[in-house]
Amino acid sequence: MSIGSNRVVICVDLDYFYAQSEEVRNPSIKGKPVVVCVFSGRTEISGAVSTSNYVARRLGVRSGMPIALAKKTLARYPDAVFLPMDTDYYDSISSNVMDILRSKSPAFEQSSIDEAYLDVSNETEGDFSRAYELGKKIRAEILEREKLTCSVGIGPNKLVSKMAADSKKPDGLTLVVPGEVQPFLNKLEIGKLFGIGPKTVEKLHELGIGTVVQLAQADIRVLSEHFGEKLGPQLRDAAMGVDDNPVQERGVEQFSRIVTLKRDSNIFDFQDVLEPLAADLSKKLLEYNMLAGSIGIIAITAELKTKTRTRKIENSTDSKAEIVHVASSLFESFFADGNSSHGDLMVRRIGVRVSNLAKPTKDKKEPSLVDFL
DNA sequence: AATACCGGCGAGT
DNA sequence: TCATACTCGCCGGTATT
Repeated sequence: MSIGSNRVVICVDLDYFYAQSEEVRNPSIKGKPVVVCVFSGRTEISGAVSTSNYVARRLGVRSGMPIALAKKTLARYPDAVFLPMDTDYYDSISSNVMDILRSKSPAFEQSSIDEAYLDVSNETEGDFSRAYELGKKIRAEILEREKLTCSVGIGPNKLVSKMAADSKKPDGLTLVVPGEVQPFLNKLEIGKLFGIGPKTVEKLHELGIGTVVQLAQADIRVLSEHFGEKLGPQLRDAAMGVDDNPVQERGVEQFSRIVTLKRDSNIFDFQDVLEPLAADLSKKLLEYNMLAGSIGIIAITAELKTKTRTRKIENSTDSKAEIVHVASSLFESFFADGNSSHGDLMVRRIGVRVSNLAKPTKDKKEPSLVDFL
């Protein structure tokens, strides 16, 4: 049975996951700077760094950095390794690790490809030292079975366990018992709090809030006024380590596929670009046995601004043809009214999104096997 | 007045 | 200098009921 509301939550975060996976596949690159890249195909080296190992990080390579800049940064290191993303490979390793974690507690939540939470309140009978031992065991098992290191955090909820895991990386194991939550958080920079990024740090500073202590004591009405009825209180909760969200799998809400165009365009062959995107999304819907109730497009302009258009459709669908059709129509009107006011609307990246996902009802609706390759 | 929908934004991996 | 591919959640505006 559950132990009242005193929970014990473990957060497991695989270290520099893509790059470490590459090291597992090819151990000879260990010790060299390893940079996993998303090559956009515009030029030989255009694109961004997805992640890198700690050797590369120490030399200044960061996630999101242009590949060209990473190359420059590592110019003096001829042994540096630049690899393209291999998502299928990372997916399969991730799924092995998640199977290990799932076996530790029925209260399991995968929050990303390389992160998961476990509510082990029952397994440990609310005892944090037992959770610590379990954390050791989990780390040992992932290392033995997949040759991967991870960082583990343990706390009274997801929020604290996550920040505990973040506090010692890579290969860390951090325990924050309830009585230590506030002292633990108080030592952090405000921008290290989960959910508080650069923009929020900036806004908080304008309000005279620069530390975790100040945020924890801030007037909730002031926060709500400036950040909204939900985000305001949430910010203060983050500073106090308060989080009541249960550890449980959340259903998928949307899928999207996006690509970078060879060059910025305001006119392109819709069919050509949209087809493969829609095909992937259709396949994914089939895979998950879901139907999309809304279809949308994403356009990232030459100025790197994101624009979206969404349309709710009458009958939920997983059909590639319908996704292409609706996306085409949305792009047409997007370019039509986007251009009317001022100048050309140049687009750099385009994407398609399906959302409003639902499991198909057992109504007789002809399955679109036609779309299955 | 409440709910639905949409587009923008911020954050995270 | 260049600047990926996703996913999720919230906000405010507007439309619908």
